[in-house]
Amino acid sequence: MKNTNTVKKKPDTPDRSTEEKIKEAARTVFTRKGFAATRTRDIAEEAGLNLALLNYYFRSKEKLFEIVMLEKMQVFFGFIGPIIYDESTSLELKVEGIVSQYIDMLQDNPDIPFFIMGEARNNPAILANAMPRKDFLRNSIFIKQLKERKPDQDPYQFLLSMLGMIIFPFLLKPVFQKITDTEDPKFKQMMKARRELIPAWCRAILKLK
Amino acid sequence: MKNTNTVKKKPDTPDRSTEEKIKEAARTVFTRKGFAATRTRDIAEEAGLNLALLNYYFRSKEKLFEIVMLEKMQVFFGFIGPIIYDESTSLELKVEGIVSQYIDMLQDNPDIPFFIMGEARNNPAILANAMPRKDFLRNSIFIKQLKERKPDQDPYQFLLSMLGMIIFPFLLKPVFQKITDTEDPKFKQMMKARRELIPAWCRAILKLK
DNA sequence: GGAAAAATTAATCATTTGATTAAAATATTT
DNA sequence: AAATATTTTAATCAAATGATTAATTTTTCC
Repeated sequence: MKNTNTVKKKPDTPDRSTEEKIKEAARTVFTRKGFAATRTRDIAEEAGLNLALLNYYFRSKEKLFEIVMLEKMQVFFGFIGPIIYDESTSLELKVEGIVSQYIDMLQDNPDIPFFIMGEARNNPAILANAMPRKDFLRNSIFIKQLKERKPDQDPYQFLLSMLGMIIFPFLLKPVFQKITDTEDPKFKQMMKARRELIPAWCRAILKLK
Repeated sequence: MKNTNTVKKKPDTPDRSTEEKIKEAARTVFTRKGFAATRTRDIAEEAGLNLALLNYYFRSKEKLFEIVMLEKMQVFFGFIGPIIYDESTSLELKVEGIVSQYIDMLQDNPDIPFFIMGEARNNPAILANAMPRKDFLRNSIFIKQLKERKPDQDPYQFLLSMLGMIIFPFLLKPVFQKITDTEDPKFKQMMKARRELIPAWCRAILKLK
Protein backbone atom coordinates (compact mmCIF):
# COMPACT_ATOMS: atom_id res chain seq x y z
CA MET A 1 0.00 0.00 0.00
CA LYS A 2 1.10 3.48 -0.69
CA ASN A 3 2.68 5.56 2.01
CA THR A 4 0.46 8.33 3.30
CA ASN A 5 1.69 11.74 4.24
CA THR A 6 0.86 11.08 7.86
CA VAL A 7 2.51 8.06 9.41
CA LYS A 8 5.11 6.07 7.60
CA LYS A 9 4.54 2.47 8.48
CA LYS A 10 7.56 0.33 7.89
CA PRO A 11 7.71 -3.46 8.06
CA ASP A 12 9.88 -4.81 10.82
CA THR A 13 12.67 -6.28 8.75
CA PRO A 14 12.39 -4.57 5.42
CA ASP A 15 14.85 -4.90 2.66
CA ARG A 16 15.93 -1.30 2.85
CA SER A 17 18.02 -1.52 -0.25
CA THR A 18 15.34 -0.18 -2.59
CA GLU A 19 14.77 2.99 -0.63
CA GLU A 20 18.49 3.43 -0.15
CA LYS A 21 19.16 2.78 -3.83
CA ILE A 22 16.79 5.59 -4.71
CA LYS A 23 18.41 7.98 -2.28
CA GLU A 24 21.85 7.09 -3.54
CA ALA A 25 20.80 7.60 -7.15
CA ALA A 26 19.11 10.86 -6.22
CA ARG A 27 22.29 12.08 -4.52
CA THR A 28 24.27 11.34 -7.62
CA VAL A 29 21.94 12.85 -10.19
CA PHE A 30 20.68 15.85 -8.23
CA THR A 31 24.18 16.83 -7.18
CA ARG A 32 25.51 16.54 -10.69
CA LYS A 33 22.70 18.20 -12.61
CA GLY A 34 20.75 20.25 -10.09
CA PHE A 35 17.04 20.09 -9.38
CA ALA A 36 15.66 21.61 -12.55
CA ALA A 37 17.78 19.61 -14.98
CA THR A 38 17.14 16.32 -13.22
CA ARG A 39 14.27 14.17 -14.43
CA THR A 40 12.78 11.62 -12.11
CA ARG A 41 13.36 9.11 -14.87
CA ASP A 42 17.08 9.85 -14.66
CA ILE A 43 17.06 8.89 -11.02
CA ALA A 44 15.01 5.76 -11.61
CA GLU A 45 17.36 4.70 -14.36
CA GLU A 46 20.45 5.46 -12.28
CA ALA A 47 18.96 3.30 -9.52
CA GLY A 48 17.88 0.61 -11.94
CA LEU A 49 14.35 0.75 -10.60
CA ASN A 50 10.82 1.38 -11.77
CA LEU A 51 9.90 5.05 -11.94
CA ALA A 52 6.84 4.63 -9.76
CA LEU A 53 8.97 3.55 -6.84
CA LEU A 54 10.26 7.08 -6.41
CA ASN A 55 6.77 8.30 -5.63
CA TYR A 56 6.05 5.22 -3.60
CA TYR A 57 8.95 5.68 -1.18
CA PHE A 58 9.17 9.44 -1.33
CA ARG A 59 6.17 11.60 -2.00
CA SER A 60 7.50 13.64 -4.84
CA LYS A 61 10.57 14.86 -6.63
CA GLU A 62 10.62 17.84 -4.27
CA LYS A 63 10.56 15.74 -1.12
CA LEU A 64 13.35 13.54 -2.39
CA PHE A 65 15.33 16.60 -3.29
CA GLU A 66 14.90 18.13 0.14
CA ILE A 67 16.38 15.04 1.74
CA VAL A 68 19.42 15.13 -0.52
CA MET A 69 19.86 18.86 -0.04
CA LEU A 70 19.72 18.53 3.75
CA GLU A 71 22.39 15.85 3.67
CA LYS A 72 24.66 17.87 1.45
CA MET A 73 24.33 21.00 3.55
CA GLN A 74 25.30 18.90 6.52
CA VAL A 75 28.42 17.73 4.73
CA PHE A 76 29.24 21.22 3.53
CA PHE A 77 28.82 23.08 6.82
CA GLY A 78 28.98 20.26 9.34
CA PHE A 79 32.62 20.00 10.16
CA ILE A 80 33.57 23.65 10.51
CA GLY A 81 31.53 24.11 13.69
CA PRO A 82 33.94 22.24 15.95
CA ILE A 83 36.87 24.07 14.41
CA ILE A 84 35.62 27.65 14.56
CA TYR A 85 34.26 27.24 18.08
CA ASP A 86 37.45 25.73 19.49
CA GLU A 87 38.67 28.02 22.26
CA SER A 88 42.02 26.33 22.57
CA THR A 89 43.50 26.82 19.11
CA SER A 90 45.11 29.81 17.44
CA LEU A 91 43.79 31.56 14.38
CA GLU A 92 46.53 30.05 12.26
CA LEU A 93 45.75 26.56 13.49
CA LYS A 94 42.08 27.03 12.71
CA VAL A 95 42.93 28.09 9.19
CA GLU A 96 45.04 24.97 8.74
CA GLY A 97 42.20 22.80 10.00
CA ILE A 98 39.59 24.41 7.80
CA VAL A 99 41.76 24.23 4.71
CA SER A 100 42.78 20.63 5.06
CA GLN A 101 39.36 19.37 6.06
CA TYR A 102 37.62 21.31 3.30
CA ILE A 103 40.01 20.12 0.64
CA ASP A 104 39.65 16.52 1.79
CA MET A 105 35.89 16.85 1.68
CA LEU A 106 35.93 18.50 -1.74
CA GLN A 107 38.19 15.85 -3.19
CA ASP A 108 35.50 13.33 -2.26
CA ASN A 109 32.53 15.55 -3.08
CA PRO A 110 33.63 17.90 -5.84
CA ASP A 111 30.06 18.64 -6.88
CA ILE A 112 28.85 19.89 -3.53
CA PRO A 113 29.74 23.59 -3.70
CA PHE A 114 28.21 24.10 -7.07
CA PHE A 115 25.13 22.19 -6.08
CA ILE A 116 24.52 24.21 -2.93
CA MET A 117 25.25 27.57 -4.50
CA GLY A 118 23.13 26.78 -7.50
CA GLU A 119 20.10 25.80 -5.51
CA ALA A 120 20.64 28.73 -3.18
CA ARG A 121 20.22 30.96 -6.20
CA ASN A 122 17.29 29.22 -7.82
CA ASN A 123 15.38 28.25 -4.75
CA PRO A 124 16.39 30.21 -1.67
CA ALA A 125 13.36 28.93 0.22
CA ILE A 126 14.54 25.35 0.24
CA LEU A 127 17.72 26.34 2.02
CA ALA A 128 16.05 28.02 4.95
CA ASN A 129 15.79 24.79 6.89
CA ALA A 130 19.23 23.43 6.26
CA MET A 131 21.14 26.69 6.48
CA PRO A 132 23.24 27.34 9.60
CA ARG A 133 21.73 29.78 12.03
CA LYS A 134 22.37 33.49 11.62
CA ASP A 135 24.72 33.65 14.57
CA PHE A 136 26.59 30.47 13.75
CA LEU A 137 29.42 32.39 12.18
CA ARG A 138 29.06 35.70 14.00
CA ASN A 139 29.43 34.22 17.47
CA SER A 140 32.32 31.94 16.61
CA ILE A 141 35.74 32.12 18.21
CA PHE A 142 37.21 32.22 14.75
CA ILE A 143 35.51 35.51 13.92
CA LYS A 144 36.37 36.90 17.33
CA GLN A 145 40.04 36.07 16.79
CA LEU A 146 39.95 37.65 13.36
CA LYS A 147 38.55 40.86 14.82
CA GLU A 148 41.30 40.95 17.39
CA ARG A 149 43.99 40.41 14.80
CA LYS A 150 42.61 42.96 12.34
CA PRO A 151 40.42 45.37 14.30
CA ASP A 152 40.00 47.77 11.42
CA GLN A 153 38.91 45.22 8.82
CA ASP A 154 35.69 43.36 8.27
CA PRO A 155 36.50 39.79 9.34
CA TYR A 156 34.32 38.40 6.57
CA GLN A 157 36.71 39.86 4.02
CA PHE A 158 39.38 37.43 5.09
CA LEU A 159 36.90 34.58 5.39
CA LEU A 160 35.65 35.11 1.84
CA SER A 161 39.20 35.06 0.53
CA MET A 162 40.16 31.95 2.41
CA LEU A 163 37.06 30.11 1.25
CA GLY A 164 37.61 31.41 -2.26
CA MET A 165 41.10 30.01 -2.36
CA ILE A 166 39.83 26.67 -1.07
CA ILE A 167 36.57 26.20 -2.93
CA PHE A 168 36.85 28.18 -6.13
CA PRO A 169 39.26 25.83 -7.92
CA PHE A 170 36.70 23.05 -7.59
CA LEU A 171 34.03 25.26 -9.10
CA LEU A 172 36.27 26.31 -11.94
CA LYS A 173 37.51 22.77 -12.50
CA PRO A 174 35.77 22.01 -15.83
CA VAL A 175 36.74 25.38 -17.29
CA PHE A 176 40.24 25.27 -15.85
CA GLN A 177 40.94 21.78 -17.14
CA LYS A 178 39.78 22.73 -20.59
CA ILE A 179 41.85 25.91 -20.77
CA THR A 180 45.03 24.56 -19.21
CA ASP A 181 44.82 21.00 -20.46
CA THR A 182 45.05 19.59 -16.97
CA GLU A 183 44.10 15.95 -16.48
CA ASP A 184 42.37 14.64 -13.39
CA PRO A 185 45.42 13.22 -11.59
CA LYS A 186 47.35 16.44 -12.10
CA PHE A 187 44.39 18.47 -10.85
CA LYS A 188 44.06 16.27 -7.80
CA GLN A 189 47.73 16.68 -7.06
CA MET A 190 47.41 20.46 -7.37
CA MET A 191 44.57 20.50 -4.89
CA LYS A 192 46.61 18.42 -2.50
CA ALA A 193 49.46 20.91 -2.76
CA ARG A 194 47.05 23.68 -1.81
CA ARG A 195 46.66 22.11 1.63
CA GLU A 196 50.08 23.58 2.40
CA LEU A 197 49.99 26.61 0.14
CA ILE A 198 46.77 28.21 1.32
CA PRO A 199 47.62 28.24 5.04
CA ALA A 200 50.99 29.79 4.21
CA TRP A 201 49.31 32.45 2.09
CA CYS A 202 46.77 33.10 4.82
CA ARG A 203 49.53 33.56 7.36
CA ALA A 204 51.12 36.13 5.09
CA ILE A 205 47.81 37.93 4.74
CA LEU A 206 47.17 37.90 8.45
CA LYS A 207 50.63 39.33 9.16
CA LEU A 208 50.02 42.33 6.93
CA LYS A 209 49.92 45.86 8.30
CA MET B 1 8.00 34.79 -43.94
CA LYS B 2 9.96 32.58 -41.70
CA ASN B 3 13.72 32.66 -41.71
CA THR B 4 15.30 29.61 -43.23
CA ASN B 5 18.36 27.90 -41.85
CA THR B 6 20.34 28.85 -44.91
CA VAL B 7 20.44 32.55 -45.64
CA LYS B 8 19.07 35.07 -43.21
CA LYS B 9 17.40 37.73 -45.25
CA LYS B 10 16.98 40.97 -43.43
CA PRO B 11 14.90 43.91 -44.61
CA ASP B 12 16.86 47.08 -45.28
CA THR B 13 15.50 49.21 -42.51
CA PRO B 14 14.05 46.79 -40.07
CA ASP B 15 12.81 47.67 -36.66
CA ARG B 16 15.44 45.65 -34.87
CA SER B 17 13.89 46.16 -31.49
CA THR B 18 11.96 42.89 -31.49
CA GLU B 19 14.96 40.74 -32.18
CA GLU B 20 16.99 42.72 -29.70
CA LYS B 21 14.24 42.49 -27.09
CA ILE B 22 14.34 38.72 -27.37
CA LYS B 23 18.10 38.62 -27.03
CA GLU B 24 18.00 40.92 -24.06
CA ALA B 25 15.32 38.84 -22.36
CA ALA B 26 17.24 35.68 -23.18
CA ARG B 27 20.37 37.15 -21.62
CA THR B 28 18.49 37.93 -18.46
CA VAL B 29 16.65 34.65 -18.05
CA PHE B 30 19.33 32.26 -19.27
CA THR B 31 21.98 33.91 -17.14
CA ARG B 32 19.81 33.84 -14.05
CA LYS B 33 18.35 30.36 -14.34
CA GLY B 34 20.60 28.44 -16.70
CA PHE B 35 19.62 26.60 -19.83
CA ALA B 36 17.71 23.67 -18.34
CA ALA B 37 15.60 25.68 -15.92
CA THR B 38 14.69 28.31 -18.49
CA ARG B 39 11.45 27.87 -20.43
CA THR B 40 11.03 29.60 -23.71
CA ARG B 41 7.82 31.01 -22.30
CA ASP B 42 9.84 32.71 -19.57
CA ILE B 43 11.86 34.50 -22.20
CA ALA B 44 8.81 35.47 -24.23
CA GLU B 45 7.14 36.84 -21.13
CA GLU B 46 10.27 38.71 -20.03
CA ALA B 47 10.41 40.27 -23.49
CA GLY B 48 6.67 40.94 -23.55
CA LEU B 49 6.37 39.16 -26.87
CA ASN B 50 4.55 36.27 -28.44
CA LEU B 51 6.20 32.93 -27.89
CA ALA B 52 6.32 32.09 -31.57
CA LEU B 53 8.62 35.03 -32.21
CA LEU B 54 11.49 33.26 -30.51
CA ASN B 55 11.38 30.53 -33.14
CA TYR B 56 10.76 33.07 -35.84
CA TYR B 57 13.89 35.10 -35.16
CA PHE B 58 16.06 32.35 -33.77
CA ARG B 59 15.67 28.77 -34.81
CA SER B 60 15.38 27.15 -31.44
CA LYS B 61 16.01 27.51 -27.75
CA GLU B 62 19.46 26.01 -28.30
CA LYS B 63 20.43 28.51 -30.99
CA LEU B 64 19.32 31.41 -28.88
CA PHE B 65 21.24 30.04 -25.96
CA GLU B 66 24.42 29.66 -27.97
CA ILE B 67 24.31 33.33 -28.87
CA VAL B 68 23.91 34.38 -25.27
CA MET B 69 26.64 32.01 -24.11
CA LEU B 70 29.07 33.33 -26.69
CA GLU B 71 28.44 36.88 -25.58
CA LYS B 72 28.90 36.06 -21.93
CA MET B 73 32.13 34.19 -22.53
CA GLN B 74 33.36 37.25 -24.37
CA VAL B 75 32.54 39.43 -21.39
CA PHE B 76 34.05 36.99 -18.96
CA PHE B 77 37.34 36.37 -20.75
CA GLY B 78 37.53 39.33 -23.08
CA PHE B 79 39.27 41.99 -21.09
CA ILE B 80 42.05 39.97 -19.48
CA GLY B 81 43.87 39.39 -22.77
CA PRO B 82 45.23 42.96 -23.08
CA ILE B 83 46.29 42.89 -19.44
CA ILE B 84 48.08 39.55 -19.30
CA TYR B 85 49.85 40.13 -22.61
CA ASP B 86 51.11 43.60 -21.70
CA GLU B 87 54.91 43.51 -21.86
CA SER B 88 55.35 46.87 -20.19
CA THR B 89 53.71 46.32 -16.81
CA SER B 90 54.90 44.55 -13.69
CA LEU B 91 53.27 41.51 -12.15
CA GLU B 92 51.84 43.61 -9.35
CA LEU B 93 50.35 46.10 -11.76
CA LYS B 94 48.75 43.31 -13.75
CA VAL B 95 47.18 41.94 -10.59
CA GLU B 96 45.75 45.36 -9.80
CA GLY B 97 44.33 45.65 -13.28
CA ILE B 98 42.77 42.21 -13.26
CA VAL B 99 41.26 42.67 -9.82
CA SER B 100 39.72 46.05 -10.44
CA GLN B 101 38.44 45.24 -13.91
CA TYR B 102 37.00 41.91 -12.81
CA ILE B 103 35.26 43.38 -9.81
CA ASP B 104 33.80 46.17 -11.91
CA MET B 105 32.55 43.64 -14.42
CA LEU B 106 31.11 41.39 -11.73
CA GLN B 107 29.32 44.25 -10.04
CA ASP B 108 27.51 44.79 -13.32
CA ASN B 109 27.15 41.10 -14.22
CA PRO B 110 27.00 39.18 -10.96
CA ASP B 111 25.39 36.16 -12.61
CA ILE B 112 28.09 35.56 -15.19
CA PRO B 113 30.49 33.31 -13.30
CA PHE B 114 27.82 30.96 -12.12
CA PHE B 115 26.26 30.85 -15.53
CA ILE B 116 29.49 29.96 -17.30
CA MET B 117 30.65 27.43 -14.76
CA GLY B 118 27.26 25.82 -14.63
CA GLU B 119 26.96 25.35 -18.34
CA ALA B 120 30.58 24.23 -18.52
CA ARG B 121 29.59 21.38 -16.23
CA ASN B 122 26.32 20.44 -17.83
CA ASN B 123 27.24 20.96 -21.43
CA PRO B 124 30.99 21.06 -22.02
CA ALA B 125 30.48 20.79 -25.77
CA ILE B 126 28.81 24.15 -26.07
CA LEU B 127 31.84 25.86 -24.58
CA ALA B 128 34.31 24.51 -27.08
CA ASN B 129 33.67 27.36 -29.52
CA ALA B 130 33.68 30.22 -27.10
CA MET B 131 36.49 29.02 -24.87
CA PRO B 132 39.87 30.77 -25.12
CA ARG B 133 42.56 28.81 -26.96
CA LYS B 134 44.69 26.35 -25.06
CA ASP B 135 47.75 28.58 -25.20
CA PHE B 136 45.92 31.79 -24.36
CA LEU B 137 46.99 31.59 -20.75
CA ARG B 138 50.14 29.52 -21.10
CA ASN B 139 51.86 31.91 -23.48
CA SER B 140 50.93 35.06 -21.61
CA ILE B 141 53.42 37.48 -20.12
CA PHE B 142 51.53 37.20 -16.86
CA ILE B 143 52.30 33.50 -16.52
CA LYS B 144 55.90 34.07 -17.61
CA GLN B 145 56.34 36.72 -14.93
CA LEU B 146 54.81 34.42 -12.34
CA LYS B 147 57.25 31.66 -13.25
CA GLU B 148 60.17 34.07 -12.88
CA ARG B 149 58.96 35.24 -9.52
CA LYS B 150 58.24 31.77 -8.15
CA PRO B 151 60.28 29.32 -10.21
CA ASP B 152 59.51 26.38 -7.95
CA GLN B 153 55.74 26.80 -7.87
CA ASP B 154 53.03 26.06 -10.41
CA PRO B 155 51.96 29.52 -11.62
CA TYR B 156 48.38 28.37 -11.86
CA GLN B 157 48.29 27.92 -8.10
CA PHE B 158 48.58 31.66 -7.63
CA LEU B 159 46.18 32.35 -10.47
CA LEU B 160 43.52 30.10 -8.97
CA SER B 161 43.83 31.86 -5.64
CA MET B 162 43.66 35.31 -7.11
CA LEU B 163 40.61 34.44 -9.16
CA GLY B 164 39.07 32.71 -6.17
CA MET B 165 39.43 35.82 -4.05
CA ILE B 166 37.89 37.91 -6.81
CA ILE B 167 35.10 35.72 -8.11
CA PHE B 168 34.11 33.42 -5.28
CA PRO B 169 32.30 36.04 -3.18
CA PHE B 170 29.94 36.66 -6.09
CA LEU B 171 29.22 32.96 -6.34
CA LEU B 172 28.63 32.63 -2.62
CA LYS B 173 26.57 35.80 -2.50
CA PRO B 174 23.12 34.27 -1.87
CA VAL B 175 24.44 31.91 0.79
CA PHE B 176 26.68 34.55 2.33
CA GLN B 177 23.92 37.12 2.54
CA LYS B 178 21.60 34.64 4.19
CA ILE B 179 24.15 33.49 6.77
CA THR B 180 25.57 36.88 7.63
CA ASP B 181 22.47 38.99 7.15
CA THR B 182 24.21 41.25 4.68
CA GLU B 183 22.04 43.52 2.57
CA ASP B 184 22.82 44.41 -1.03
CA PRO B 185 24.35 47.85 -0.45
CA LYS B 186 26.64 46.50 2.26
CA PHE B 187 27.66 43.61 0.00
CA LYS B 188 28.41 45.98 -2.84
CA GLN B 189 30.50 48.12 -0.57
CA MET B 190 32.42 45.06 0.60
CA MET B 191 33.19 44.09 -2.98
CA LYS B 192 34.39 47.60 -3.68
CA ALA B 193 36.72 47.40 -0.70
CA ARG B 194 38.20 44.21 -2.14
CA ARG B 195 39.58 46.20 -5.07
CA GLU B 196 42.25 47.42 -2.66
CA LEU B 197 42.41 44.42 -0.35
CA ILE B 198 43.04 41.68 -2.89
CA PRO B 199 46.01 43.36 -4.61
CA ALA B 200 47.59 43.96 -1.20
CA TRP B 201 47.05 40.34 -0.25
CA CYS B 202 48.46 39.19 -3.56
CA ARG B 203 51.57 41.30 -3.06
CA ALA B 204 52.06 39.65 0.32
CA ILE B 205 51.66 36.22 -1.25
CA LEU B 206 54.09 37.04 -4.05
CA LYS B 207 56.71 38.29 -1.58
CA LEU B 208 56.70 35.01 0.32
CA LYS B 209 59.76 32.80 0.48
C1' DG C 1 -3.14 53.07 -53.27
C1' DG C 2 -2.19 48.39 -53.84
C1' DA C 3 0.62 44.31 -54.12
C1' DA C 4 4.30 41.87 -52.01
C1' DA C 5 7.05 40.97 -48.05
C1' DA C 6 7.72 40.76 -43.29
C1' DA C 7 6.17 40.57 -38.62
C1' DT C 8 2.88 39.07 -35.24
C1' DT C 9 -0.74 36.34 -33.20
C1' DA C 10 -3.76 32.54 -31.57
C1' DA C 11 -4.35 27.90 -31.88
C1' DT C 12 -2.49 23.58 -32.02
C1' DC C 13 0.88 19.59 -32.10
C1' DA C 14 4.06 16.21 -30.35
C1' DT C 15 6.98 15.12 -26.82
C1' DT C 16 8.50 15.20 -22.24
C1' DT C 17 7.75 14.74 -17.49
C1' DG C 18 5.97 14.24 -12.68
C1' DA C 19 2.59 11.63 -10.85
C1' DT C 20 -1.10 8.04 -10.31
C1' DT C 21 -3.55 3.70 -10.67
C1' DA C 22 -4.78 -0.96 -10.89
C1' DA C 23 -2.97 -5.24 -11.33
C1' DA C 24 0.74 -8.53 -10.50
C1' DA C 25 4.44 -10.30 -7.74
C1' DT C 26 6.62 -10.96 -3.43
C1' DA C 27 6.94 -11.18 1.47
C1' DT C 28 4.86 -11.70 6.05
C1' DT C 29 1.73 -13.42 9.38
C1' DT C 30 -1.36 -16.55 11.36
C1' DA D 1 -1.13 -23.13 3.18
C1' DA D 2 -4.35 -19.36 3.26
C1' DA D 3 -4.87 -14.72 4.17
C1' DT D 4 -3.01 -10.39 4.52
C1' DA D 5 0.24 -6.83 3.85
C1' DT D 6 3.88 -4.97 1.22
C1' DT D 7 6.49 -4.11 -2.88
C1' DT D 8 6.94 -3.76 -7.82
C1' DT D 9 5.40 -3.20 -12.49
C1' DA D 10 3.18 -1.61 -16.83
C1' DA D 11 0.02 1.46 -18.45
C1' DT D 12 -1.81 5.78 -18.33
C1' DC D 13 -2.94 10.71 -17.09
C1' DA D 14 -2.55 15.61 -16.94
C1' DA D 15 0.23 19.40 -17.22
C1' DA D 16 4.20 21.60 -19.10
C1' DT D 17 7.01 22.72 -22.91
C1' DG D 18 9.50 23.43 -27.43
C1' DA D 19 7.99 23.99 -31.78
C1' DT D 20 4.89 24.73 -35.83
C1' DT D 21 1.09 26.38 -38.65
C1' DA D 22 -2.26 29.16 -40.75
C1' DA D 23 -4.40 33.31 -40.44
C1' DT D 24 -4.02 38.30 -39.48
C1' DT D 25 -1.74 42.64 -39.10
C1' DT D 26 1.86 45.71 -40.26
C1' DT D 27 5.48 47.38 -43.15
C1' DT D 28 7.86 48.02 -47.53
C1' DC D 29 8.15 49.24 -52.16
C1' DC D 30 6.49 50.30 -56.77
